Amino acid sequence: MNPSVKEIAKSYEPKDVEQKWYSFWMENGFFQPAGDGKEAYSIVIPPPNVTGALHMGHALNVTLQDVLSRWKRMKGYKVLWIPGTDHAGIATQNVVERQLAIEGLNRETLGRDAFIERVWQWKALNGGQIIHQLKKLGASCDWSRERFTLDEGLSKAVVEVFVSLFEEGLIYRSTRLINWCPRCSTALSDLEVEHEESEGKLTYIRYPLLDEHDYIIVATTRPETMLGDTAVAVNPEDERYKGHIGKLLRLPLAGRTIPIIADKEVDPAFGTGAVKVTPAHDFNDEAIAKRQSPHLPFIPVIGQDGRMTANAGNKYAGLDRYDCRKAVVEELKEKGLLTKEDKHTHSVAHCYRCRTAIEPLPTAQWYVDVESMAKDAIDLVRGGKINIIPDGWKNSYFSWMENIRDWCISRQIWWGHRIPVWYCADCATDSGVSQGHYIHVVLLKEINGVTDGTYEELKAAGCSHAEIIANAKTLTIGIQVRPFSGRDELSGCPQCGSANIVRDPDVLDTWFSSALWPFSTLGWPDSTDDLKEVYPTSVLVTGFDILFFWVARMIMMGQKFMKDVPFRDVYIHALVRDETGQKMSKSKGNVVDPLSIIEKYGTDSFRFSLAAFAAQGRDIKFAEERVEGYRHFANKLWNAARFIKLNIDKIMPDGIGTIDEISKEIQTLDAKSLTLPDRWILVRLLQTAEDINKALDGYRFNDASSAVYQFIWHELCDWYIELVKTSFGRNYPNAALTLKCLIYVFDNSLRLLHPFMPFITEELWNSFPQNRQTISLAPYPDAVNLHIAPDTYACDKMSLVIDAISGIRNIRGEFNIAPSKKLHVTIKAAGETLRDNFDFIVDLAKLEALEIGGDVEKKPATMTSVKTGMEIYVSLSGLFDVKAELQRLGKELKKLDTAIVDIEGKLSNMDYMDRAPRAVIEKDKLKYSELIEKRDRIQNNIDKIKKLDK
RNA sequence: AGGCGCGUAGCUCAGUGGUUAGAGCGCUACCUUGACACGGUAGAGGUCGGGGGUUCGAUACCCCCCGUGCCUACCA
Repeated sequence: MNPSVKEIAKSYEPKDVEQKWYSFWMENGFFQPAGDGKEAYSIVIPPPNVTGALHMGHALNVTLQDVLSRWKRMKGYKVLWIPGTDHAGIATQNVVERQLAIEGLNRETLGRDAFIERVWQWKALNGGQIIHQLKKLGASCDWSRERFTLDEGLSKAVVEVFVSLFEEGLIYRSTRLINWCPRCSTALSDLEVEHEESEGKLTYIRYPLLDEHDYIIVATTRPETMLGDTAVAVNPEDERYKGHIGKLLRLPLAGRTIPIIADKEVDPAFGTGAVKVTPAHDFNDEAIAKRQSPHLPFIPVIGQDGRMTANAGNKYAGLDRYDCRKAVVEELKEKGLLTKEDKHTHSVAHCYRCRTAIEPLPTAQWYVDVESMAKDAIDLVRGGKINIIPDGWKNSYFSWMENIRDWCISRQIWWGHRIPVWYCADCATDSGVSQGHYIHVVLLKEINGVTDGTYEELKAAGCSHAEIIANAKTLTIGIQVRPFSGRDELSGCPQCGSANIVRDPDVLDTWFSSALWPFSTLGWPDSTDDLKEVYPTSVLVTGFDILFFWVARMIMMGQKFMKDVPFRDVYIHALVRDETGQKMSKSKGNVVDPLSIIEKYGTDSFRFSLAAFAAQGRDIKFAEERVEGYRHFANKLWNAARFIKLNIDKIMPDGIGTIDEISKEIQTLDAKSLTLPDRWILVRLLQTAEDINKALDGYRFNDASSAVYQFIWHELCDWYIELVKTSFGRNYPNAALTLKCLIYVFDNSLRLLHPFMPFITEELWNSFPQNRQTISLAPYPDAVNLHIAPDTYACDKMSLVIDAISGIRNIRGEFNIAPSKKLHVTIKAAGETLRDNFDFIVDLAKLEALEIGGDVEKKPATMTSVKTGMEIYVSLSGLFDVKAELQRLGKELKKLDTAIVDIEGKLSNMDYMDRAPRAVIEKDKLKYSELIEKRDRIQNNIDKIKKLDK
């Protein structure tokens, strides 16, 4: 038994090795950046939601980043891959509120501080799940730098950015329509709503004119909003209504008097050409209202809870908006004002977190003025400071950025970064009114006989400032109230010094903190070594679904605050869909759980599949059979290692030294001391390494993975290992050298594969006597460090040998001759190559006798294979079938003829000869003569058979 | 409505202005050969969605059509 090589099992069992090596990597800190002075390579992970569980999208995303990180680490870069999670404001709050509901509690009864405490508890208990799952994938992140968007440091960055932008006037407060989710009870940004086609009705309603016996019919998809109508608009060019403009209508049900107005955006072709205008509940109508002079009034009839307000009238107040719709339609029918209802599909906005239909509501919110930042961000991509790969996504990026609207960043929830803004209740507004008059408070409980009212009113009722603040369930700050922003907690009004200040109750959009991720994770706003060394990061790997949500905003914030891009490359990968191309979703029930795939096939096979699927610019249809295929690949590799070990024991039982020694020997020896297959496989290794490096350089993960697969299975295993059996079995004098060559190639194959399949490669690599601790820090093979000459001579000669073997196998296969039947073969070929490699041909083609010569003759009852530079005759006395053989050769002849006709057509075309490049013509001429020659030889053989075997 | 992408072997997908158009899986035949049946050898299978155009030459470039998927949008 060889003392230096470990025994291994017959087939690969992932579970036995994965946990072991991951712990080993972690314990030794291999994932922490090392090597001062080396070029840095850095990635920040797109932080998954802390509430998240690993899904296919994460798995793909993380696998690709890990492939890059491991590859660069092996290439000698100082790699830093920063992991972390984001606090996912709405999602997390929803999760905890659901938990509270089970206990019969809600966040209001708990109070703000206690609720937040509760969320932190939840996070401590459950927030580690996704991180644990990333580790299962083998992610080589530097876990010692794991970050969370609500960490102290990151929060400091958020405050700094908010206050700077506020001071610069780029963050402002404004009242306008926003997307409101009645279920989550918060504002949402434009990006956080999803539009869905849905089947609705277009309801036609008669609005009578005030002073005439006439009416106008309007069409609407939301009849309930008519209670808030403040006008009916028509197109000024519309002949039907021109005479009505300026007249007054009696709004049905509400009884209000509203005008008929003109607005050029009204489409005369839609509905009746007359639009009811509800400025408080429709973005279009808001725009119409604001184009009028004076502006049309806003009458909100739906409240933040999705129920009708007092403005809707006694009959409807308190009704849910959808119940109200039914009731309104009912009443209109009764009154004969509903003229018809048509089926109508239209797109409805939904909350991306809870799928509830969005209600546009006028509220005061905080906005970021993004115009100038967006302009810079466009220039950075246009000027090539940031590469988006594949670059088809640039267009989406540009079109979004060019039409960007100000970003609503305030959210009416508790879990998140609280807006660093305070308001003084005692100062006066510009019009001299006490600001406290505009601060409305709803109390948790009755105090001094009141439950809600303005700050002033509560004060008048005898409530103290401290009581008001401590018991406030909701605080609504009027737009008239002057905001003060501060990096530190304010204790008094900066203007009047009053201690009666209230903090803005809202928190920031989670994406606000995510936008800072590339530098907040590195310690900003402090000036840290990490920032100096690692910013800008090298690449951002992400899915296109968050190109706007996140990537665009990171670019804006990075440029604004770091005066430099956050990353040089953005690699946008596909979405993982199910086998039929459907988006995976829980509601469809077609979700494939990555962990169950890992359980079944092992992490390496899963990762390899994802990399192999990751062709640029196309979605991934996830097919489990592919994973199974790559598990077979892992097993193949495993068994190649077993083969090598068995032969080490046989050929070099006293030890092989170390891999470094073997490598040095192979790299420095004279090629002439090697067999032809040895020389050939070394060149193929070199070419494969070059292909893989090139592919990874261009983020072509599928090309890289297929190159390594192809090489290991179809060249190393199918050919080289079969060939070395000859050297070993026949005890060639240089068998030991061949073995070392095999070990060298295998060692480098493991390295090439390691970024894709980290576990099995580490396991196998360590079963050889290595000079290093881990393959993850072994140099990645490339043209420089392999020290292999581009031996084209060996490649040419080897293809002759392969042709000879394939030719014989082909005949054997087509006639179903069992491998156990040894054949007699004659090869007519000039030159020494085949003779020099006689044994290889005999063994791989399974021959009993082989004769090679430049002038050997074809014997009767032999099958023929015509190859470039040789003719192969296989003796098959007894089994030989003249008819079958003539048929086979005839088929071959026909195939050649087709090709010849094709090429003849080209060569006889004067236009082609005139205009095609010389090199192409030369190539065709050469091909032509080869085809002709081959055809003649086949014809010749057919003639011989006819003569000899008649 | 606008924009983007896709349509290549039974399935999932690569690919390129000149190749006899490729891979994996599946299929067929033969093979329990001493690394591996999670294997080996051989094979069948494609007028590259349809129609025009550019070109000496198109699966590839342009236009139209059909099918399909996605993104964006203030379709009352």
